Amino acid sequence: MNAALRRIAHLDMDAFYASVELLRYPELCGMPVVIGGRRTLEPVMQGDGSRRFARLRDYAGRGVITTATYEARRLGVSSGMGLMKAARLAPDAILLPADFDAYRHYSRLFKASVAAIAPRIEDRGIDEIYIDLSDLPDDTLGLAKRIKRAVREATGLSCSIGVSPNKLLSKICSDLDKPDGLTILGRDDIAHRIWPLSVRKINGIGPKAAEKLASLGIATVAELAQADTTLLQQHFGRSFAAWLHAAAHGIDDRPVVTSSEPRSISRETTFERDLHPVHDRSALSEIFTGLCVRVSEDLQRKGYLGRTIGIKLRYQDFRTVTRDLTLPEPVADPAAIRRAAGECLRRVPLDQRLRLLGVRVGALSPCMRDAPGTTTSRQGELPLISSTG
DNA sequence: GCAAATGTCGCCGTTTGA
DNA sequence: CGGATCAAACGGCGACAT
Repeated sequence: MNAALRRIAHLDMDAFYASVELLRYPELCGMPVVIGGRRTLEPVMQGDGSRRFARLRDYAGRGVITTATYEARRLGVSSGMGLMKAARLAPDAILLPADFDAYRHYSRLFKASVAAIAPRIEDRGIDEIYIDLSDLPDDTLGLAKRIKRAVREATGLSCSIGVSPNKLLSKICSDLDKPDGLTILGRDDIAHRIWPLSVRKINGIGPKAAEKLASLGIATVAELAQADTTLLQQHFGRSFAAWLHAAAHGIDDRPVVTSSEPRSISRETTFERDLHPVHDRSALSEIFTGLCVRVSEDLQRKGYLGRTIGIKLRYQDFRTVTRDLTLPEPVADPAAIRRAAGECLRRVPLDQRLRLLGVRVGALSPCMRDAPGTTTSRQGELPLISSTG
């Protein structure tokens, strides 16, 4: 329709998990706080009515930082960093466990508040969305300000918004003025505002591609925009090279996708210590079955069957392997998943200690479920080929 | 002795069926 | 009958994202 003059917003909640925690523990405002760790201790109430919080220095384990407040980031820690490493940089920073139920709650609140103003929303995870403003009558700046106010009123949280003619540019510019930012970018601003940035700011250029570009003397978007297309093609292939070139020129025609179905559902876990396939066989087996049960529960809760069962292993040396198996019929029950996952497991070398195990179900099809509470089950009606021998 | 959990997508080699 | 070929499915893997 209006493909030529779209107005696309990208909204990103500021330090989302940490900010939600600060609503609960306002006394932490202004302090370096990080979220992460599986067995991080909840704060405990003390005799004088104040709370005692865990510090990064108290942490032992293999967790990573999920979110850090801006105060913590100033001390050099950032999301994805191992907590043990972060503890060396900021031992006094407060450490809180993640509370996904709370984050999901606030996620729903902020998305609903945006939807009341602009309903064409693409979900991009728990803390960000794209919004297609094209068909709304209002002026862009007024709209963006209204959305920011609505989010704050609904949640008490701040967000950053970028608005531009497409998703690529909006994603970049929502980040330009964080936190509590608002950046509106037109085609004429690309050279001035986008080209000086690192190619890493382009969503889709990760560490590998950036490294390869660097080796070609390309570090900024401007350099990428100017790069010889033949050279790019030689190193990245036709399709990726064309995309790189378009991206550097701010060209992106992807629509805002307002609904989608999941492609796979998975569960994985990193062990507290690396487990030996033989010595820790029973522990591994229990974990493995537990993952299958949890994936099965997820499938049934969400109303899906899956036909492709897969496993993921991470070895002591951090190498990762996957195996999968496609069944003749989609399944959701834990036994069928466990059986197929077990078959996958036999195809993988087990000569080294393991650090992680995961189970995934893909090739999903929706399944009509009975109302919760009924016990009707079709599982087991058809005898499955059993190769447990 | 650093490196979570969950999910999507694209590419490539192989298999399979026509 | 053998070969060429083509598409679709599958399986593995890597890159990237939040």
